[in-house]
Amino acid sequence: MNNTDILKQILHKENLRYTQQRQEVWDEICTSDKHQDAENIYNSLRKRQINVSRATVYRTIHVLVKNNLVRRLNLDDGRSRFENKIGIEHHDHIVCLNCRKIIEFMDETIEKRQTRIAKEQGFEIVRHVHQLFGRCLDEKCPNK
Amino acid sequence: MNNTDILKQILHKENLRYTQQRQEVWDEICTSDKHQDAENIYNSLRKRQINVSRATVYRTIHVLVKNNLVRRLNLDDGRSRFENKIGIEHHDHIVCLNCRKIIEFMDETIEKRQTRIAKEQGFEIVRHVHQLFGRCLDEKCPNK
DNA sequence: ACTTCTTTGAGACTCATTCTCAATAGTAAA
DNA sequence: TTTACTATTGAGAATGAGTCTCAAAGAAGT
Repeated sequence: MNNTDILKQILHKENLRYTQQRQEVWDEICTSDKHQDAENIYNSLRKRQINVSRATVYRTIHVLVKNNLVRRLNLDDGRSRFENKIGIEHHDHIVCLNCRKIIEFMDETIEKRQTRIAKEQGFEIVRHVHQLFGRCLDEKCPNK
Repeated sequence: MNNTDILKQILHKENLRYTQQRQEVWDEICTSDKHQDAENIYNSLRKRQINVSRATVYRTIHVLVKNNLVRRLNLDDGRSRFENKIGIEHHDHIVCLNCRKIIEFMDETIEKRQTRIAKEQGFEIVRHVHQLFGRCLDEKCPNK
C-alpha cells in the first residue's frame, strides 16, 4: 500500500475527506528531510506553488499524528518537529547542542527495562520520550 | 551549606546581587510541592504577600536552572515545570496521561547504556530526557 | 448539475514566556 | 550612612507557536 492509499484509508476511517492539501502535507513529511517543524513544512509547500495555509498544515498534522502516520518530537526548542512513522523502525534521538545534528538510536534492553519499570510502578506505557543531548565530534560542528 | 548560602554563592559567581525576590523564588522551589510551573510559583508567592513579578520569577528560574540548582521539566503540556536538584538524586519521570500523577524512577543500567550508546555515536551527553507516559492503576485515577 | 456537509484560508486570538524601560534598591567606597 | 554606581525590578507590551472563527470554496453522493 502506497502513501496515498494509507492516507485515504485513515481519512476514510476518520470520516474526513481526501483533499489536495492533506495529500501535500503528508507527502512533504514523507519525502523531505526528517524532523521538520510546521513552519518548514508550510514554507516548503508554498515554495512548490502549493496553496495551503498554516492552519491547514497544523490541522492535517494533528490527524496524521493521531493516526500514527507521523510522530511529533519535542526537542526542547519551542516548536514541534515531525517525522514519518510509516515503514520506519521505532527509535529515539541524540541531539547535538551545538550543531543540532540529530542521530537516531534504539536499544532493546532499554526498551524492555523501561516497560518493566513502569509496570512495577503500576503503569502501562502508552508512549515514551528518550532523548540524549550532548556535543558531537563532527568536523563541521562549531564545537569548542 | 544551607539553601540561602548556596544561592548567595551562585549569585556571587554570576556577578548577580542577592535580593529578596531571588531568595523567595528559590525558597518556593525548594520547599513546595515538586513539579510546579512558573505561574504556580508566582501565585504561591503572591498568596504569601511577597512582592514579585512574573518577569522576576522567570528571570530567577533561568539563573537557577543555568547553575544546576533547579531542573526544568518539559512534560509536553505547554509549560515548563521545575524541581529542586540540591540534595536530590538524579531520576527520570513516569507520567499518568489521565491524572497527571508523576512518579520518579532511576535505573543504573539504562543510565550506563545511554552513555555508551551516545559515545559510540561520537557524542558526549550533557543531559538527557527520559519520560514514560502511560496510564496508572491508581484508585482515584479517572482511568477507563 | 444539485445538495449537503466538510474543508479551507486569512487573520484574530491564546497563552507561556521574553522584552522594555523607568523607577527602585543593593553594594562598595568615601 | 551618605554618595555614586549599577543591577534589579515591575507593569505591561511584545513575541511566537499554535488554535480558533467564519465566510467562501470544494468534496461526494444523488
